[in-house]
Amino acid sequence: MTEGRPGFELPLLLLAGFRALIDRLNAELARQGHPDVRPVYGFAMQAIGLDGASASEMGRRLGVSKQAAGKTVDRLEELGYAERVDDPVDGRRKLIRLTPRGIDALGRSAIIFDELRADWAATLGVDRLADLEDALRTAVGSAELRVDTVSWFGT
Amino acid sequence: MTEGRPGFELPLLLLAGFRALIDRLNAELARQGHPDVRPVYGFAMQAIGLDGASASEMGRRLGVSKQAAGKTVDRLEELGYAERVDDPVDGRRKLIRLTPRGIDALGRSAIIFDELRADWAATLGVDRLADLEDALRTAVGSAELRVDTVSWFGT
DNA sequence: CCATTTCGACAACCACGTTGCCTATTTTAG
DNA sequence: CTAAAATAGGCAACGTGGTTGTCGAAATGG
Repeated sequence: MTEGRPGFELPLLLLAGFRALIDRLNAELARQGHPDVRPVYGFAMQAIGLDGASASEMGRRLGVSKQAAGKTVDRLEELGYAERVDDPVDGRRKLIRLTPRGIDALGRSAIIFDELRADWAATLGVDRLADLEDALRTAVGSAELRVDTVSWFGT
Repeated sequence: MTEGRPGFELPLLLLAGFRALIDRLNAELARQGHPDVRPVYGFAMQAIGLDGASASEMGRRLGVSKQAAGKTVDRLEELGYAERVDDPVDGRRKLIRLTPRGIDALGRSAIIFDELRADWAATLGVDRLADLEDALRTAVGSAELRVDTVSWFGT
């Protein structure tokens, strides 16, 4: 404990890094024709995936209730990013699928994330960034990369 | 772009690190007699500080409207962490001050954050953690350490 | 065949943010 | 010194994203 650095900066730096990336992602997505995609929707689309998913399944993946997932799907549907289809096998289920527009947004997100990471690599150096990632992986340990952040933060 | 690592992991790692720290902070605070402190309240108390602040000032510091800050103060008041006092100098203002309980929570938070950072240092090595912090500082650049994360995320 | 589980939807509610508007007060200009 | 502008804080209405509880319909397992 002979260190001079205060502990409270560490979480703020992590949060600032996260925010910086997501802000730039959304700015770039907006520029590329997706002005309505909010961070939450990005995570939700990720949870749907290219294979589609049911609302209950989405809820489990996002760590929220199926009702909350259903509401998010409502929004995605309004925005034209997802659609509900009756499941031919299971009469209770509605399969949620990404529309071509949703798939486009998801694909662009992946590319933009790669570009942002490349920016960081250019700024920090490839090795240093890789070590940063490794260090984080070590520090967070087995903690899953959960995504139910909104509710977690507020509640 | 010859790197194999996908870009989307970087934000998730940063978020997971942040979550891990805040979750442990709140668990420890709960154990030490502050079960009601939510992440949001911790940031809000930080914004009040030991010298107190007005609601408008809080809003500016947190990056939210003065009304939103006022609502948060309502909660902190209910929980006994803050109080409103008439400003003797400016009849419009109400000075928001931390109660002894609020100061206690804030002090414990600082200690816990230091302990958590020490844990990371023990896991990663002191130099590696310091480099992680430096790298993040470099990468986020002048981006302020804003704290209006709930609204930012959702909106 | 019936009991249990699961799915999706609806309703009521809560937390936290927003804008717009209002009054009281302070500050600033003329 | 006074009139105008800026600021503080509170109120109302609303949006969004959660939560539980309930329900009917459809699957599933004895």
